[in-house]
Amino acid sequence: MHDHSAVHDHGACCDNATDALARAERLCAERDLQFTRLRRDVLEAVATESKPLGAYDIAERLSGQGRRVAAVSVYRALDFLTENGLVHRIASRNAFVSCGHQHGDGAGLVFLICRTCGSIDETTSPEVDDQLDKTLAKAGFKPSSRILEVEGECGACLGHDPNP
Amino acid sequence: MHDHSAVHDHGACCDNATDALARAERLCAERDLQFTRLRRDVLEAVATESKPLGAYDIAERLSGQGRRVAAVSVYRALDFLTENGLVHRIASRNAFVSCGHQHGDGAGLVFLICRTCGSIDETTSPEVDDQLDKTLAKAGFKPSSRILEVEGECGACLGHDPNP
DNA sequence: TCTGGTGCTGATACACTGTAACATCGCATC
DNA sequence: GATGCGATGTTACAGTGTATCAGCACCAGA
Repeated sequence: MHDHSAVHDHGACCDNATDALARAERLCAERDLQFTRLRRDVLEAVATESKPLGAYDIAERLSGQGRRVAAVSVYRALDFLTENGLVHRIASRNAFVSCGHQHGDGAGLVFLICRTCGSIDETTSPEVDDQLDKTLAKAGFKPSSRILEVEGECGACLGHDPNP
Repeated sequence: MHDHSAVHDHGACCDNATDALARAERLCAERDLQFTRLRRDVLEAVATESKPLGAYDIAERLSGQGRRVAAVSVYRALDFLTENGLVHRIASRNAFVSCGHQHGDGAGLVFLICRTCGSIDETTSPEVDDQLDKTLAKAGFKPSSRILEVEGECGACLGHDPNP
């Protein structure tokens, strides 16, 4: 689980996971939703990893010692978690990451995917959103959702890279 | 791309296809690449359809009357076409559309995916790119490629819609 | 002409991703 | 207890994408 290899400092992973779980628990209580064991475990698996995980990766991690979690169950849990903004799907990777922010309902996210270390960071940019809205309005297009994923090299890897 | 005014006039799609084929032929001649029958047929299939096509859809269309085109061949042709900017992959749909622009090497595209009619339009927005570059610079991230796909309702469908 | 190399295609197999359909279980409510 | 509902388990299957090897056309060079 924790192969914290030099590059990416993830002492934060554990905090990340506990934060995410706490936030999920609170949110489910507010909305009167069930935060079941499976959903908890799936969220924990995703949150303890800075890289995006595939549904089958998650199923494999949760299986073992008498427990068998089928991929289809993982998909259902992921559907629940994404619908409630606790997990995001990375379309370009067919994989999932836990949400690191408490942003208002998943709008306007930008995902930064590092080619070198595979980690994913998540930011928002109101300026990009504004410009995008203008562009869409000019095209007569009414948006309902969007994905914006950037691949490249993250700051940490650039720092280690001899030839940036 | 052409202006899909009013309903969705598909007289224009044929022109779209012939345009795309002509452009491909020219580009391959310039770069000294082979524009083979399979590549031509795959591009034609994608270009005559305003909706995104899956690789298996394309394989099915090209097969028949003694010819059998396996999906793996289609994938190879699609790889070639996307590398040369003649076709774009829509990550959120696992599907492909032909490129409607002669933009400089596929940078900065925005895909507008209509939920109602399924068509895909393609635009560019230097303003969005500028803001995105600033955001990435602030985050210390060096981008090498990006995808930006917006789902919603296109102008044509909004025009028909009683409640826009 | 032969020979070897290169690039494209055909074909099979396989891994990965995602969904449909049905059975079961736990739990709350009546 | 009976009923209904949501979550999970299970199996099967469809869709997406890659690996690998073999054959074929074509060109360059001996």
